[in-house]
Amino acid sequence: MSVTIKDVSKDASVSIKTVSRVINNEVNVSEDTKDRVLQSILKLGFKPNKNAQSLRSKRSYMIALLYDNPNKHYLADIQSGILQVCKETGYNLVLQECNYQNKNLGTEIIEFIRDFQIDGLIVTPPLSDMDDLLASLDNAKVHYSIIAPSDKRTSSSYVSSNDYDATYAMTNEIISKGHANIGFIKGHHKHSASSLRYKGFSDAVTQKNIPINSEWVKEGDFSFDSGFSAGLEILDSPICPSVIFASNDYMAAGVMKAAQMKGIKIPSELCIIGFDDSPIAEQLWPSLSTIRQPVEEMACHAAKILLGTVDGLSEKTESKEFKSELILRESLINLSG
Amino acid sequence: MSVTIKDVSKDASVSIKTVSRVINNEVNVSEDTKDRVLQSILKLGFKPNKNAQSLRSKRSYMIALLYDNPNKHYLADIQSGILQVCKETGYNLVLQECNYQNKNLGTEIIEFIRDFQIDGLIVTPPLSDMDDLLASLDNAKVHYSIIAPSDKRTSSSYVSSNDYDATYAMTNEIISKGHANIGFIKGHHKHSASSLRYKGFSDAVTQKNIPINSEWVKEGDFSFDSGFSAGLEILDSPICPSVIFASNDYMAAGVMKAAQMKGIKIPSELCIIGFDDSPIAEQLWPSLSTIRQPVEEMACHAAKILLGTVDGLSEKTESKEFKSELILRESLINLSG
DNA sequence: GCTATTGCTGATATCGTTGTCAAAGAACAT
DNA sequence: ATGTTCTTTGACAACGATATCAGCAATAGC
Repeated sequence: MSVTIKDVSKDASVSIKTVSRVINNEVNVSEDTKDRVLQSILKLGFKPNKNAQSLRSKRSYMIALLYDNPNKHYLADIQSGILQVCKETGYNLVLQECNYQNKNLGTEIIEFIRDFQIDGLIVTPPLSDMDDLLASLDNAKVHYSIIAPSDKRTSSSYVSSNDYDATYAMTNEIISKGHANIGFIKGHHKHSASSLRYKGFSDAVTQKNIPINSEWVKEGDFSFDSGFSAGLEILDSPICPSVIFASNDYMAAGVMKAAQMKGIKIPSELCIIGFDDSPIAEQLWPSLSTIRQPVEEMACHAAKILLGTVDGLSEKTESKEFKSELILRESLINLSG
Repeated sequence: MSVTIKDVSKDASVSIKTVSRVINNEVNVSEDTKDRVLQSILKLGFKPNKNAQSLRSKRSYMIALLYDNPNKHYLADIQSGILQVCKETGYNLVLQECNYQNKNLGTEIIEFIRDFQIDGLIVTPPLSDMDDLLASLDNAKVHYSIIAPSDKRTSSSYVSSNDYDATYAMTNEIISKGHANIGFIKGHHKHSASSLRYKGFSDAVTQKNIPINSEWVKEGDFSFDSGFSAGLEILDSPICPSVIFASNDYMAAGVMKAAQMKGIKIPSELCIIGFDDSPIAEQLWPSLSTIRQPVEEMACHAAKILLGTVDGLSEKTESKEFKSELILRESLINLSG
């Protein structure tokens, strides 16, 4: 069958404990024996049995991704980021889809962790916005790192994006192109990113003494459909804005469809801005100006942070805030006339 | 600490073996003792330790998803389908991203399975098209079920879509609307779906005695960009087709952008058809006529099949072919004039 | 009435690791 | 020479389940 620690110990003429010491990089093993053991391991192709390790050491070498996010591209980027780190470190990723409205979420997750001895969690928005959830995780002494907008730094291990700065900068870009009539579509109110993105926008216009027309500000839920209906409403106003800034690309795509159905020409009659730089941003015509956050990189970093706290072997990694990047495409032009 | 089988056995005044029998639904336990044990389990909140079970029984209660697919929506749908089944059965899903060009793929996967004692695999296209990979899995007696187009039934456990029937039916739909000048963009040649989709198209037109204009047939790779350039090429022809049928929605979106950039009106001057019914199909304007495959349902079924072969407890599930559905939207209209 | 079969149960070994603890020898201090 | 500490090592228990096999009734067969 498969090679066990026992076989290695025989081959290297040491006790199984010593082999275990070598595997786990423990101190107080002489260079000599260590080499001999490593040679035997290589020679026999020994790989420690993860289940036996887990059983005895109460570690599973598995981390879980907690998510409740309809945005599949976002999720996919998060996953690839984490998987990169997992591959390097020999950990495995388990998916755990959650429902943020579930009252027992905290309890269920803790149970899940106990069940499978999950070593740590990566928590993504909007779950990372739920303070009570994070509190129960803290309480149960669960290791986790969160990916969240920048106001969520209650936790010691976080990776954050600066959504406020991003919309603030983009709004200034819009204003610099001569626009003063700007609509805005907010995201789902349960996401802390929504209010940050709106605040970045409203601070920027206010500082330039541009009034906010409340008819042009709508609340969506990050879905295409909500953007579409918000777009229709705004474009039904007696006076239309020259720009609509949506809190994500899907809603921006909805606005674009609404405008096109009404025969409004983009970008000459209406400019549209999104957020996230989803693939669709480039695929629409005209292509969407938007904001890119390095999601995959952020996930990668979150995984490193987590493994740094979980695993004595991995090196410690610091929490970090990532910068966003403005992506200017066809859908935003200088105000004509 | 946590409750073990020993605690239950004490509480129910039986041996640990009997508790184990009850947990595993073995025969030859009297109703009486079974009830008593179940009561104790409930009372103490006992949950078997997965690692101990795995260690002893060589089963991990984990299945892995093998994928190498750039289409994130597809992947996300597959994942949710599998996760549904996992949730019901107490299994867990581990992700394994592969590179289909990797020469050692088979070996690496088998090693991964041994390492983590993975109970079974779900293999998705294009990996499910790699006969040598499937052969090595068979050889290593790995349990797996595949999701694949309908010509891949070498394996005993499969879930298939009928890509041929789907494009055949859609092509007839196009022809019935009066079109005779039809362009086609093939998918990535490594996907068996590509040739099936093309064959469905070409058989349908040939049967109606409509010639295929080779200038209007291009090969893409399922990406937006490849659709965009194929679209540009076709639309540069001296005579343009009245319909372009792309092998997936991303390429169709590329064609749409190409047409719009050239000022060609959709659908009045050019109809566009996609495949997959990705979210983008509905979000484009005009919205895309396409073909929907019940991907999530298929994944769900694939997971059931797999667990049926892996797990004595789960009921056996049969391989199945799923039907596709034509989705007719704005981008296809009757040929005017 | 005696043996064979069947149904139910438990003692104990086992899976492949890590943890505990003690022992042996080297190094150093007294 | 003796005691103390440090380094290196191994014997054996333990993690929490399942597997083996034997035992003991109860029933069936002759």
